[in-house]
Amino acid sequence: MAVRAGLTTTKVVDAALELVDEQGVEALTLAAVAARTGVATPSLYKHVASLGDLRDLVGLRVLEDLTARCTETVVGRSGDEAVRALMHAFRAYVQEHPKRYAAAPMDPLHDELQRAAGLKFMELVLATLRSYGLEGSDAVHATRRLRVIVHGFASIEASGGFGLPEGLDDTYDQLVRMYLDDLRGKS
Amino acid sequence: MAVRAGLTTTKVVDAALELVDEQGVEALTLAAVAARTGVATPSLYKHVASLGDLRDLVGLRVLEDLTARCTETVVGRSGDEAVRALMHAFRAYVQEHPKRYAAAPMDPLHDELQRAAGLKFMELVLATLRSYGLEGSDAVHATRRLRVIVHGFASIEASGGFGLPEGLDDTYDQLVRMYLDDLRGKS
DNA sequence: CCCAAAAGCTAATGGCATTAGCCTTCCCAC
DNA sequence: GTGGGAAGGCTAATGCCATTAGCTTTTGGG
Repeated sequence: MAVRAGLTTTKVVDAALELVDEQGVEALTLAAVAARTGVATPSLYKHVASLGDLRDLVGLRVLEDLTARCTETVVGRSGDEAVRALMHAFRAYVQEHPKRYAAAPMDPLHDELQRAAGLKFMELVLATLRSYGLEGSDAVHATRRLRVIVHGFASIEASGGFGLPEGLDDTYDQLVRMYLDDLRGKS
Repeated sequence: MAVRAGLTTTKVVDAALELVDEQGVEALTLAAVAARTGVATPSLYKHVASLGDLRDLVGLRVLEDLTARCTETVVGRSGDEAVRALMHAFRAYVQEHPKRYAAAPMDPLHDELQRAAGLKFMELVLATLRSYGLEGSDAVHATRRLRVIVHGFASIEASGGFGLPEGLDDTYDQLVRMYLDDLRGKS
């Protein structure tokens, strides 16, 4: 031990995310992260509480990253254009990091650690829908419908679940249009 | 060993599915299945090739079961009513076995073992959509859109991903209506 | 310059999957 | 009926991984 490795929780999560991107969530193991960061496995416990904790931290990171990406894309736009931008940014992020998406938490609101990030994404969607003047539960339903579409498509695409890759862009465009037509039709 | 346990691959999968229903996919372990079937762990290898193989078999079972359930519900109906029935049957199945759905394969067409079952489900959807007279790729896109909606909603609901459970029936009804409106609008 | 907290390490434990090799049950051909 | 081989089970052994305990070393602030 001439010198310390200088790990931090952030660096551990960085390495974990690299691993996930390269080999998928099932390859996320403390032993692999330790090897990648040049440290013995038990040393990681100085930075994360357990493998489960690391998984949560990776999930949080992905959710925050995705939200940031979507936010960037939406700002400065409104109405249909904003919704389209949000939905396409979501898909683009997942396309760029297909393995990663499986690490994103599906129920962030029920996890103390991830709740804030989950609310942030939800508020982004609500803000994006603001100009449609939805009242009360209508806004909730519209948010859920959007989430169902983006998550449904992204999760299937990321796992290679569509039989043929042909025409996937068209399919997604149709879903976006369908969502918008519906939104306009019932406003 | 007075008498044999009389296991078969089917019984092993039955036990595995029970385990998944009760404790979730992450609890599916050869050790747990062995305990439940009253056998030593290595004995399971006489019936399944590996844990991965068992997971595939469980996934196959779920897909077949789900397809059977949807098929029963759709027969005898046509048009919008058939589509509504299919989508609601899918959701109902997943609601009845929430943990199980996480074991269903997302890309059945790319697995030799599961391919036939995947095609069967796809053909059910195509048959259900037949009366809309979709040609060529339009039928493919319509199938994908339906899948995105049912899978997206079911996976989020099954994992408790919707913050509040209130009004979920309404949200789903809206999604079904949105899908049908879109289908009619572009026929 | 000292010393306590932080960051690493090694050793040990226990769960799980998997393989090898052995024993017993069953059933079918004779 | 019966004998023998295949099928179904078992124990023992290996190896990977997570986790805990307890020790050593580095480091940064007083």
